[in-house]
Amino acid sequence: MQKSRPKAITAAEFKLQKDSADIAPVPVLERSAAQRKVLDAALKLFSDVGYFNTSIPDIVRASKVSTGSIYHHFGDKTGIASALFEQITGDLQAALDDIEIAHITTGGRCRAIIELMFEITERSPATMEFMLYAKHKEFLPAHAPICSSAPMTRMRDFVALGIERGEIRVIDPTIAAALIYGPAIRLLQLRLDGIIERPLFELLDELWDSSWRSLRAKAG
Amino acid sequence: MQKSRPKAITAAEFKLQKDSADIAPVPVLERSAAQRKVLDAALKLFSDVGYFNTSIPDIVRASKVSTGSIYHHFGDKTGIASALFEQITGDLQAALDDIEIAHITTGGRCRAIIELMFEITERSPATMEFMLYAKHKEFLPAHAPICSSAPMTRMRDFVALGIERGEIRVIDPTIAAALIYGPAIRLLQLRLDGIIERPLFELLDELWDSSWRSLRAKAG
DNA sequence: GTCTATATCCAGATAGAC
DNA sequence: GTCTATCTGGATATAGAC
Repeated sequence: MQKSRPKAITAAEFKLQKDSADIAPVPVLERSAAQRKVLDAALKLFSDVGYFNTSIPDIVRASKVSTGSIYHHFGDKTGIASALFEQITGDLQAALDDIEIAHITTGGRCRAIIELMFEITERSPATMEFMLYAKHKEFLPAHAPICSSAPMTRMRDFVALGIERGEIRVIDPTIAAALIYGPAIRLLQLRLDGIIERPLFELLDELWDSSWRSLRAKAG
Repeated sequence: MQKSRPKAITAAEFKLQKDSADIAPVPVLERSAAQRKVLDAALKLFSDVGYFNTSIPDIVRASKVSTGSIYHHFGDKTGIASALFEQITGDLQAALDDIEIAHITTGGRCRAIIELMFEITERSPATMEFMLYAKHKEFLPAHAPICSSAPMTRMRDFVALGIERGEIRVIDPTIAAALIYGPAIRLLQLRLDGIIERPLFELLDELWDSSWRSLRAKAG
């Protein structure tokens, strides 16, 4: 079972890369070196074998941080998942802020969001897998479903605004959001599952043309 | 955390309902009463709290079948998940057969498939959840990823055929399939997560018009 | 804050009578 | 085929020195 998918980068690296582009970074979750080691190892393990197939001893081995330290920092095992969740959704929020500023049209924003999702998938599949498959009911009892998380509602809000503004034709906003993001999410799942072998970027233009064609108000 | 979603029917009932419409049913996985009780209980528990949060003693309590009998029939815990997987994908295959016969046009077939997915979601959310979230890596090691399962490839084949036939405009078949099924799957996930409160059927026409509009070759 | 050693519990799985 | 009683390993989590 060889994986021919791109080498994962860690959540920490993904965040770093983002920050380096910022002039005045938003107050960010500060993490000690040990905490980062644990989160990096955990993200990789959760992605490779799943949350429940990952034991604390596994994380101890992979992170080279002791059991005691892990419990000191994260309280319990779900604390690790929570910390990852907050890290990732926080980064995503920041990225959406950037997109909102950099693009004024709804079409531009939605396309940039899809590009962002593709980019995360290619650069850090483990991060995308965590977002897609983080089942609140199973190991994030303190959190709402990922579909109602801040970044997701934000994405829907962009679409709803586009309808108000008349950039998108009159249509149920929920359906519009599904038409915009649904195909992209589907492709990215197929990519993560190894069904698609090409980098997602190669599919972006054709995907976007078709998605947007069915929704834009007139010419756009 | 009140769930206002439709009452679940069991996989067994879903299959039964299907069979009752058949004249000459395909050879089907025969299951004893005890086996059905176990599978019904397990499907519900897996959906409610997740596979890993469900213990064998939980299933014993819910199914009123003893530990010994469960192991006798299913070998081990993954055997229960496997049996569910085969049951559900088998039923789905049969339903796709019916659709292939009942509809000749690609548009008709794809629309019927989406309708089927919506119907399963409404009638047996647990079944749909199992299909969507059954992570082969985590608890179905013997199975390929769900995306490459027979029903899923079949769905993509319908689309590819539509392109060959000239019913769908010339476009990458993978993208075409994502454009057709992606929005529907997205809506159904939102429904399962409680974000959408209306039955999916009410969204079908508007969804389909938009999806198909971006793909049909000319007028359709 | 970090570590090792250890306690406790309960999961998955088996044995063997009926 | 079904059941009860039981084994055993390894998981989460803690204690307490440094």
